[in-house]
Amino acid sequence: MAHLTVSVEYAIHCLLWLAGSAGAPLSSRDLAELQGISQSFLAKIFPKLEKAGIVVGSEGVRGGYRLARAPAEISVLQIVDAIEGDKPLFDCQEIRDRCAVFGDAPPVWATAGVCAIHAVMLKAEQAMRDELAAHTLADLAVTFAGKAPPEFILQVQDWMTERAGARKPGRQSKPEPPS
Amino acid sequence: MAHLTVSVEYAIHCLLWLAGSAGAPLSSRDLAELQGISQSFLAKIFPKLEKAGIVVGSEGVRGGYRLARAPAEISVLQIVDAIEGDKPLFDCQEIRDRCAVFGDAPPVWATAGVCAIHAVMLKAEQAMRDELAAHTLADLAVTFAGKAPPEFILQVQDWMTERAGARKPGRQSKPEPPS
DNA sequence: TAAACGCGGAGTCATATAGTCTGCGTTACC
DNA sequence: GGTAACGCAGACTATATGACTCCGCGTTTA
Ligand code: FES
Ligand code: FES
Repeated sequence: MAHLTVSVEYAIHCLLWLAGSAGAPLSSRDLAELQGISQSFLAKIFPKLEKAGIVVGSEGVRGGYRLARAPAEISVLQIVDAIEGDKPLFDCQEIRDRCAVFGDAPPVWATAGVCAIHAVMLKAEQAMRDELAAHTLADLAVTFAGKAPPEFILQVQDWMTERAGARKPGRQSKPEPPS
Repeated sequence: MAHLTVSVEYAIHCLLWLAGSAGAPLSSRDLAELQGISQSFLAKIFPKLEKAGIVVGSEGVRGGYRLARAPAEISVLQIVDAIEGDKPLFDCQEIRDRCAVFGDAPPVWATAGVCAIHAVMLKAEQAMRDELAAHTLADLAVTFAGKAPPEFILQVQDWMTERAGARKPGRQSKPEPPS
């Protein structure tokens, strides 16, 4: 949990779409284009969420990702941990036992337990984690639903189905060779 | 406050020495050697603490740094802010208004206020900052004094005075040309 | 006057982030 | 049964930042 990167922002926004998708799998490429972010990069994020057991992927042409459990059972902390790994907020270098008066053999009282400074940092990190654990995807979904007008949901659904249906006619890489 | 770097660890450990020094200025080079860390690097840290008003520096041959106020008036948060600057834990890229269904003109309801995800991160950061603000240098000094035996304090004082006195005779860069 | 200080800027080296570009195996649909 | 849409994995690049180092200047004290 060193620094919350953009991957976390991408991941949570995507998971909110999945939460609103009612179990229907959404492809990572569609999610990327819908939100105007990089397809390649988002494709590197979802495997992390899958390994953490937050989403399940289905292969094949109509595949994609869906939530592995109810949104109320997915906390923000779980998502952050899945993306960032277990990097601590503060990594102590144990400089306390490098004191010059110790010479080469620091006494036991100097190295016993955690350094008091380190302990403060651990408490701060824990406070942050507690706050992240207190919010779930369901909470966020409610807030989002309160802001967006109902017509917006329909527009997005239209966009998704149109995009899914558009794969049959033309619509490969190049959108339209003009005239 | 992106990621708590080693500079923070160095800074707080040094400030604890200053807190125990009873107003006598200590040079950054002595503090570095006492703790077995880089002199050059520590010399880049102290100006930040000085600009933040945590410590005051005195120039000249017997100069050094001392605390600008009582240890009980210096919180860990102030030190961290002095070192790390105001980098946020999470920097929102505002991807919410890049949604494809908006086209080029995102509606006002989409961009009003803070994103719900961002809000959670801000609360988490605030929880961390509150925890850091709840601890002062004085608290840490008490914990340290409780661990170290009284003789250790004297040993360090001896080390400091010996080091200050040793500048007159030999003792330049090379410690001793052997025999 | 020289050595011990603080102060500031430039430069180095390693790592991490953000992002790209392949290719491979699977699956649905015509 | 072929093709295109999927997930999945790995190699690759570029930029930023962290952790230093080096050098030189102004000040002060012995
Ligand atoms: S030794 Fe790492 S914080 Fe004290
Ligand atoms: S737009 Fe940045 S967190 Fe939602």
